[in-house]
Amino acid sequence: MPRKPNHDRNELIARARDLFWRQGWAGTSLKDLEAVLKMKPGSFYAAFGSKEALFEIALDKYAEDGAGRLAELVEAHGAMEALKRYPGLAICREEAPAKACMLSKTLLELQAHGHPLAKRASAHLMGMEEQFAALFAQMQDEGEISAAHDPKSLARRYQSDLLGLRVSAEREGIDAHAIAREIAEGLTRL
Amino acid sequence: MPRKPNHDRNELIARARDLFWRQGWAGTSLKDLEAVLKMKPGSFYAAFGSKEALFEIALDKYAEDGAGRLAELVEAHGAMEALKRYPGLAICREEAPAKACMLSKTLLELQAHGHPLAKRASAHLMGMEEQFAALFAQMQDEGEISAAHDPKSLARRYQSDLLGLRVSAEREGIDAHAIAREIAEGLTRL
DNA sequence: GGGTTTCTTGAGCGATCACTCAAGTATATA
DNA sequence: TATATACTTGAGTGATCGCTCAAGAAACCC
Repeated sequence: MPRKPNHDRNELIARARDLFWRQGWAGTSLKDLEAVLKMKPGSFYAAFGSKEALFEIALDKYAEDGAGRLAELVEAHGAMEALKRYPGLAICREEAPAKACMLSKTLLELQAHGHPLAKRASAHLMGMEEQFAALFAQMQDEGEISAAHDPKSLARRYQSDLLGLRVSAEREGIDAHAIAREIAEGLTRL
Repeated sequence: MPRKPNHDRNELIARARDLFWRQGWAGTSLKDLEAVLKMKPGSFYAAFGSKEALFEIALDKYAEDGAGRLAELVEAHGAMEALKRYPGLAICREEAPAKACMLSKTLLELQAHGHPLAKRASAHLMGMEEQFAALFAQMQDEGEISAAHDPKSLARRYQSDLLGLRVSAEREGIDAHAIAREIAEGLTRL
């Protein structure tokens, strides 16, 4: 009885995420979305409900994919090497629509108005930090780094450095890879 | 012959800067500005020309004040102590409308659309970095820190750490002062 | 093929956006 | 006091915002 949708929903979400990531919340109009998704308003609202609902889905996908990439790195190279490589990878993916982190961009743009999406971005940042903390704790358990510092403190600092790196990478005339190398190098001193 | 303006222009610019700083470019409507500046549209446009023109003035004031505060710190405590104190001060001023840096917020929000204000924010960031670099160079000349690293590299990293700190300070549940202390401590290892 | 169901279309909704301008008001000089 | 010169006012501009919905098109069942 039913008629199939013309588009692949996952692909649509990925394209929307890239647009939101690059242009931010207010910087992305429904006209922009209609153009990128090749959907008319009616289809858009039937599929996603609202601009805000789609942004939320896109934000979740962004966070999920980021966590997935880190997990893959850990799987392939172990915790220390993964944490060393992650900063460089975060700013070098040329298919990425922006260097800066979508979570921090969303937080900075919408936090002042108390927008729910800012809270969600904040929660995802906390999730990433817990993932980092778990890795630092694991490395301490295995004696790979000193147990002098609290894993949560290490994660907090690593996350902060990462956010700074990714803001810097957005600037022109800045050798962000040099910063990424320094962050990685800093891990060896633990 | 002429009639004096009702308001102090510098005070108006400061209030506009705080509002733009907190809410960003798109997040600040003319209605918001009219309320905060207590001006009707006609007066606003007679005084400033446009929303964009006022934002530019506010951004310049922000950068100028930031550079001034750093210079005062250097005057009072010397280069090293100033760089150590600056991160903590950047996130503790309770009268500030936001923890994050207005330059980076503007850059992240407007860069994707190639907006002139993003370029201006980027230029101001570069100005700050040069100020940092001059201080690092001065400390090397005076033998206060090792000459092993390029002052420009040190400034780039310091700036990146500062931007990360100030994004982190915007989050809830993060002890940003702990990060600030770690950044300051890192300077002693140079 | 007929009937049912879902998806797609696009004109158009009210609200808000940044902004304008003619008229009114207050302050200066003459 | 009369006049000139700002400055202030606020209704109203066209454009764009996110979004709706009635109508048409396409894919499934029998």
